[in-house]
Amino acid sequence: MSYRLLIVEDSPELLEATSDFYREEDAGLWEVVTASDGKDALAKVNGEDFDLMILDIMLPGASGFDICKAARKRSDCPIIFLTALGSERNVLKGYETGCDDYVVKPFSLRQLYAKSLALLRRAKKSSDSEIISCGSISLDKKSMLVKVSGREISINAREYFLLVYLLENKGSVLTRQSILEHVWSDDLDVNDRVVDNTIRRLRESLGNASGQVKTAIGRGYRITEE
Amino acid sequence: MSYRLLIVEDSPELLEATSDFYREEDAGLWEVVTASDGKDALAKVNGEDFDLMILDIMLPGASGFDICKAARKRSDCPIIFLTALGSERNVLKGYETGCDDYVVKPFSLRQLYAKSLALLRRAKKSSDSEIISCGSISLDKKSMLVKVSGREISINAREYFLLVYLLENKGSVLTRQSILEHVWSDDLDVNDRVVDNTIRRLRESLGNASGQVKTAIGRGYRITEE
DNA sequence: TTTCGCGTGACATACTGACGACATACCGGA
DNA sequence: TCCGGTATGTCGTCAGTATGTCACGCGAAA
Repeated sequence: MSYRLLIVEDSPELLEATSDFYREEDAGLWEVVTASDGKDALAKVNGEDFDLMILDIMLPGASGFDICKAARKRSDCPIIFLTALGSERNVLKGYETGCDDYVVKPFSLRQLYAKSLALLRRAKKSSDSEIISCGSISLDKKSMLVKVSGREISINAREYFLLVYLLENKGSVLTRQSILEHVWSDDLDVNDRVVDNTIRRLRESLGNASGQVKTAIGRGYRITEE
Repeated sequence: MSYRLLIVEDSPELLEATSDFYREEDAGLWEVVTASDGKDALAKVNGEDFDLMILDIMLPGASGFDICKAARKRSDCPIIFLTALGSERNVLKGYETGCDDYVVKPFSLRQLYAKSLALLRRAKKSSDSEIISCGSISLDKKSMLVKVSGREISINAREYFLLVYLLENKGSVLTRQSILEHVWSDDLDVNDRVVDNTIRRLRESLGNASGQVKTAIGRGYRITEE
């Protein structure tokens, strides 16, 4: 799987150097899209989705600020300004516009790259990705497989969906009622003892990690990091 | 509601300037905790929870890298390194350690502040929480979790609902009668000494913050900021 | 000083959740 | 279609916890 990166920069040399760097650094990790003027950039921002944007500010056609604002209307993807305009006023304006970081030229490509990965990690975490993990448990919604300490475990359907619900609300106490509504949504006409029992079976399936499923007596259940 | 910030820095002047800036910028938004050596910092990182950390690297006792690693074991709160060590090698090492950003001294407080807000926005859980806080107590109605000084405490059902009622009427004196009606609404046929006892147990659970639950002799109870 | 209200420890009891056992429902293969 | 095995729902019991009650004594108010 790869990340879509938009780089907007009007200097052809810099644009090429940067995009080459991303393309080559972790081969195949990045799918780089470029634009070198404001108009083109706006069209791309409005027409496609990206996982990260790196924007110059001074551009023919529209400023990087305009592009950032336009992007924020559609998506919450991380945005880095990359510009020669290093005055405090401009930097603060950049942050007000909703960017995630502001890098002043000249800069180090390696550092920019490291920063991008850090931002990406941060952004992915908040949006719901396909893999949810918590402590030693990790669950892949795509393949519907669950691993504990990296080792695959077998789990049945009801337990699986219960685990998904717990993980999607990691840390929170979930009442039996809400668990029933989410996990037994098809058939609400059941005794709420099934929650106890399914929790128990889930704990058995989780083996070592069973302790991560905590009981909040009188309130419900929750899953924690440890 | 406020964010808990940890600043670790061994220069007293810089530490003070920075923490003052955060305390004053959006009054009440930040609850600033400081440390000036590695040992103290590690103790705080392991003992409390924060929403943001700003770490110097060169410190007596332990390096900022060590602190960052220790912090990452417990939480994924945003971390900014703030240091004079601007060499590429150090910057990259910082990112490897799992920080979110790396700021080289000298720096602009305003810019650091703007960066902090951007990071915080990015890190804020997508899950909409519903937090009521008062003094060092904070309670999230969505996740049904209670924290004192950022650290989660365990609390049982009755105490929890009593605390919710107190917090929702923070500052006001609540009579036993009204407490009974709200917290024991299912079973009003109880001795009103249960309120005393539940208040007592709640105070025990609150630990340090127990003093915030005040008795209004002859009238009832209330919760205050301190 | 007296009185009343509250904090507190101890205790009895109600309740909750864990668990084993069993009954059904569901599903895949013959 | 039948058959066996697995998944899932239900029930009763038990242990542990939470919670209500009481009695006593302190300390604040009058």
